[in-house]
Amino acid sequence: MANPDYEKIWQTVRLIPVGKIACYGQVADLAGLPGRARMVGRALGDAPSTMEVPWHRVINSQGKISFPIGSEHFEKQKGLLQSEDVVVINGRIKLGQFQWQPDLAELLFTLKY
DNA sequence: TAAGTGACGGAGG
DNA sequence: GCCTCCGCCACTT
Repeated sequence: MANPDYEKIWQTVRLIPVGKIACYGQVADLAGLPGRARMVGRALGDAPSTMEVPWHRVINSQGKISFPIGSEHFEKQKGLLQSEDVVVINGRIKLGQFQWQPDLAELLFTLKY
């Protein structure tokens, strides 16, 4: 059965906007589970398709897809990301350009530069 | 109950 | 940028 923490994780992942990505540690942190990055991976693996969780927008802190390059899962995630205009090169993504930064975004929006 | 495993992260070489 | 080690924690054997 689903651990209540998993639901928090799924909720958080659904907040990631199209065209952006987040790392496992970041999702764990935002979900109120600091240091539980591995739990995020497990939660995504258990996420039911009926929940429409954008699992493909979550990658590791190195900016890379966490599946072996060439594997079925890898190709699927890569395809989904590219369909959202996220550039994937050799299983790698430019974090500086595509990583979701909710805090910074809020600040920029609130402070009006 | 203990040991192994993994869609991870960070520090070091 | 790549690899190794170690810490981490839920789950499986």
